[in-house]
Amino acid sequence: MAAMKDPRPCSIADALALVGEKYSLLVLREVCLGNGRFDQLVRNIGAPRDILATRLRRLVDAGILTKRAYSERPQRFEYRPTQAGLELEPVLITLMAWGDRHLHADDERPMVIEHACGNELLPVLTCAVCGDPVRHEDLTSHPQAPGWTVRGPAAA
Amino acid sequence: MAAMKDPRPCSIADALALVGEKYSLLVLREVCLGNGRFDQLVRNIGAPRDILATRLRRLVDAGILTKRAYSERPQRFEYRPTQAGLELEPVLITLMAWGDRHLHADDERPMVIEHACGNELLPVLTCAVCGDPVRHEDLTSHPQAPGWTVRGPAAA
DNA sequence: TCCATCAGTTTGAAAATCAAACCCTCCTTT
DNA sequence: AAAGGAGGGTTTGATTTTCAAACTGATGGA
Repeated sequence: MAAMKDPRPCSIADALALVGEKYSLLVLREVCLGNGRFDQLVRNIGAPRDILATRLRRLVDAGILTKRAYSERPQRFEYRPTQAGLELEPVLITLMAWGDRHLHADDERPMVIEHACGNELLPVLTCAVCGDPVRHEDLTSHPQAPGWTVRGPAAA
Repeated sequence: MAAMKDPRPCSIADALALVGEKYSLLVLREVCLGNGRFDQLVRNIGAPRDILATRLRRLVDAGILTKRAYSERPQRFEYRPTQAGLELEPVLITLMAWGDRHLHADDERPMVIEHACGNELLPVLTCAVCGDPVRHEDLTSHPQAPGWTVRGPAAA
């Protein structure tokens, strides 16, 4: 008998509560590229400075970024991804691949990523156990939260 | 001599312009689970009905969802992912895996996905060419847009 | 001394979000 | 026939966010 409107418990929603606000993932993009200074972020992302400051605080609080001084006198700061932040990079790469595929012609892609194997990175999500690419038809979802089915809240 | 503030051209930003608004990826989660009806979406996502209607229009316009009648008389509709929409599923799965890893204890994960290989899905992003897992240190970014370097706008 | 850089904060106006109520069509029950 | 009820939204008015631009404050250079 909790609330009248509780959404499906879900790690996607939980993750988006931390990084789903406007600009947050672009901040992560920039810090993963090595651009962790405030003015760089403002320029490269195009976000209002106050919003950016709010996002940075939130990402630091969430343990996704750290703030370190790269100079005392004058005090100057730089944001860097934590391990948890770096582990969000696959989300960025997957989004980028999708945007490249669906939003751009092949010869007008804004950025190309090169992989250490020497080729352009073509990312594929795979199952770590069997190694196969993850396809929609091969998945079955099992809600674990009591009172929830794959369709929605159980009973009524 | 365009604008004074143009952000980095980037497929991540382009993709997020379509699916980065609040609730959009949760809509996609539900339609991928097979829950495409308006009231299901409202219940399972917990979004205001008007916002949801706006998001659905936008996602249909973007070619990520389709709206189909599952009943004439009374007219009733259902949203389904297009091919492009389905291709965003890896983004959701990767976000979910991150949330599971960083936001929950192993035994309180809200949902478990089973893969056709018989095991619980543990997704890994890999390079399609060499098959290796994608690690941050193995990547090199090459901006293609004129006037842009990995650090930011070229020159000044 | 005057100007510039960096890392933000402040301000006030414009836009988006929210919960709740409402609407319309059809269907079922009484 | 009347009264619900479900589905798929729209409308309303109050609350939050976002935004661009201006400002701050410390430091360093010309």
